[in-house]
Amino acid sequence: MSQAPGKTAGDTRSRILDAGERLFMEHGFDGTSMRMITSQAGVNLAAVNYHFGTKELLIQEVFRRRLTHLNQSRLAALAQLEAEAAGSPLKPSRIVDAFFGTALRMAADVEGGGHTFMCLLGRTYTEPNEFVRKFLAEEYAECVERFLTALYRALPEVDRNEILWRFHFMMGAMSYAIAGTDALQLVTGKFNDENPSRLAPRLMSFLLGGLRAPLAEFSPLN
Amino acid sequence: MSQAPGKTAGDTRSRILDAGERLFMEHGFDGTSMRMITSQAGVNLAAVNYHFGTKELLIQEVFRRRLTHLNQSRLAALAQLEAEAAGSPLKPSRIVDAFFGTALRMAADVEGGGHTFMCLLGRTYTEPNEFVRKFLAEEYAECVERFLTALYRALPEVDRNEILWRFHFMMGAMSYAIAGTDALQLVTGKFNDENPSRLAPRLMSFLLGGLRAPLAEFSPLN
DNA sequence: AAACCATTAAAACGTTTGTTTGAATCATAC
DNA sequence: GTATGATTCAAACAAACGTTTTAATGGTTT
Repeated sequence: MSQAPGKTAGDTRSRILDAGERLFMEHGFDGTSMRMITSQAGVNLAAVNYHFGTKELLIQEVFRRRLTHLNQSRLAALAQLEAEAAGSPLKPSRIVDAFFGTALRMAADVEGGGHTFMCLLGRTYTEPNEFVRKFLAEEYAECVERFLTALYRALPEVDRNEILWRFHFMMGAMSYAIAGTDALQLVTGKFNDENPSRLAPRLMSFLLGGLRAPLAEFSPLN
Repeated sequence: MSQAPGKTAGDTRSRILDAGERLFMEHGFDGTSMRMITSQAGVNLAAVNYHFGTKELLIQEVFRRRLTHLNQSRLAALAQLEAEAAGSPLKPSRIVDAFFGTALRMAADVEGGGHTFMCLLGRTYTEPNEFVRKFLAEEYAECVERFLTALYRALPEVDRNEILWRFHFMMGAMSYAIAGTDALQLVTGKFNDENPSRLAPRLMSFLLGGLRAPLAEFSPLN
């Protein structure tokens, strides 16, 4: 519908990947059928199996196509931080920005498909399908370990379990902020009152506030 | 498997609801079939349609069974806060506890099924299925509005959009903390080094830190 | 022109899906 | 005991699922 009906500039493979990315984001893995994908991509039904083998291998390729690049960008940002610091300890806020800010900048790219992909990724963190989760964990392993190590060094006085938990909380807040169509979004009218580009600074200040919160307080003042 | 094979104490309806709750949590809505539910519940295949009509009405009842009670508890906690305050402004931390703490206490009830349900609920916030989302939004509408109003009053100097966003972020962090099987959980070995009951204080301090974070900072110190 | 390989096309494969049917079974009321 | 209404049961339904098959097409190389 978006391309010329006959021959297309982009080849069949990338058209399938684009259609799959969008449909998996909208309807989930089990909720998206092969026929939905091929009809949206404007290709024959058998094309998915021909080019990717199975439905599982297709979604695997949908993720790998962008996730590899995202995590490389994150690691590059962290490496640059470490190079600039030249041995002196890193600011936690810089580490957080290297990880979450990089993802948010990808999510800000609407036309290039980065936004769609980040929505898909955020939803997939709670995706029940076990095969998808295992694949994601492998793809993330190195990057997460490097960032955790950096945070441990930047905050030597904080218990490592606490850092781990707060990283977990930050992942949730970000995924949700991008992908979540939750009660709030539906009840209050989908945040249409503001420029969506303001999400990044809002979220970053929230994340840093949570990261720096005093430990183990429960019934505090304020 | 858990009950006597023949006649059961709990009636068919509740056995189906319990099985559905667990399976929807584990495999999602589209990933759970009627046959999975009925065989796990130990009832005939036609029992679901007989007692609930359709699969969609079943999951609707799975949610309503517990969600109504959860939101009533939240509203009751808020009402008690307002009664105790007797006109004076409420502490934001108390409001946050009335909303998120109540949910966390439900999630701590493992044997009664509260934990399973909270996992299901957290995952459903990013559930693509549109029908499920619409139902959840209606079920949540009143409770969310009441709590937002309370937060607006408690923080009159803060921009309301900012409060709305931070409520959104807090929802994400909590849902994720309970339901998320993300990269972290899989990479680092599922947080098995600590008593899971410590989740609540950890999360509450993180949420309050984020809520109180200075506004619109982006490249701050620390 | 002929041969070759990669790609596309239409059709069918066997399963599984949610749902419905009609008879069998049960408890209770008459 | 017999009738009644609710529930359970085995069986079947059409539709949709992921995948495979076989032939047709297109471009490139001999």
